[in-house]
Amino acid sequence: MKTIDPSLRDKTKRLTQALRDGGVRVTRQREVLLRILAEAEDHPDATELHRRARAVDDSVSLATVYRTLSVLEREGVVQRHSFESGAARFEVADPAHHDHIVDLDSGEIIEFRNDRIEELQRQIAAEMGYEIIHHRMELYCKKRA
Amino acid sequence: MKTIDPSLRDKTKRLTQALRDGGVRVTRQREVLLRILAEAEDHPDATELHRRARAVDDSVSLATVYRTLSVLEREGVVQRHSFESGAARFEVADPAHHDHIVDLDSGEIIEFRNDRIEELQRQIAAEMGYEIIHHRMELYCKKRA
DNA sequence: TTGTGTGCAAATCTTTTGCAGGTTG
DNA sequence: CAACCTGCAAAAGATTTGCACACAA
Repeated sequence: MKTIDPSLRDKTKRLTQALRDGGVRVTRQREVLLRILAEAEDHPDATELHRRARAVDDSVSLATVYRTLSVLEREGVVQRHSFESGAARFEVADPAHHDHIVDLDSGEIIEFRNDRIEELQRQIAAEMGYEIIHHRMELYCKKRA
Repeated sequence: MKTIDPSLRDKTKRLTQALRDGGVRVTRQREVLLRILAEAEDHPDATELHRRARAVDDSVSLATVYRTLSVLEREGVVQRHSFESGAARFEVADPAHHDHIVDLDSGEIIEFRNDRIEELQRQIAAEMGYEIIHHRMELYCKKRA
């Protein structure tokens, strides 16, 4: 049987509150999606989120999934990733930015963070007269023999 | 009037040769596309390349542009970039890898390279048991006030 | 109540593909 | 000549949108 993870409940609550604070209505469909996003440990795309959402409430439409994801992105609750191929994938926004390693064989996505690189990036942009609004770095890798 | 840039002719020739070496036929349409890619100083998408190609030879179809770009990518002649939104953009493959700064206001794309970051990336991947096959790094920026 | 949100289906946009005919090597 | 390419149009995949109805605040 499945135990309820209390930290998961908190996480969902925090996301819900972020929406209310943004003056956005928290509908039944959005609650479902927030919960699913909160408990996701991978980087699902819209279709996959739709599949998971319907398992909880089969009235959720794919259009709503897309519309909700746009709202959540605008509210800073989720992050959209466009990897090299296929549909966009989503994850709950991490207050501490991180980058991704994509395992080319398994498709698995691994998160990492390196402050040295972050700092170098800022330096490079600054030297060219720019300020970084956001950035992405993806390492497409294979396991070493 | 327009002068013919000799280095441009050489560049086109080099690309054409790369195709022949790969056992790929160099058709009229492919020649046109290679020349357009060689003289491009920006990062055009397939539709834009199609527009430019038709200005030279209006029989070139969009399907051929896409098919040719796939061949050129496979032959290592061009690189495909999927930036955050919109269609894929292409540029002649740079033997020395580089990354991109995307100016969020103008849409302009600026290239840069930093060996220190490249090295750190390799280290990070190695620590996690991975070998980098290829990677991408994009800094989405605004000009500093 | 009232402005938002939703489901459905159709539209859009990008990219791919089947097929019949054309061209390169 | 044979294998490879091309144009055209249709298909496919992802995402957006118009509309009439439903619902959160």
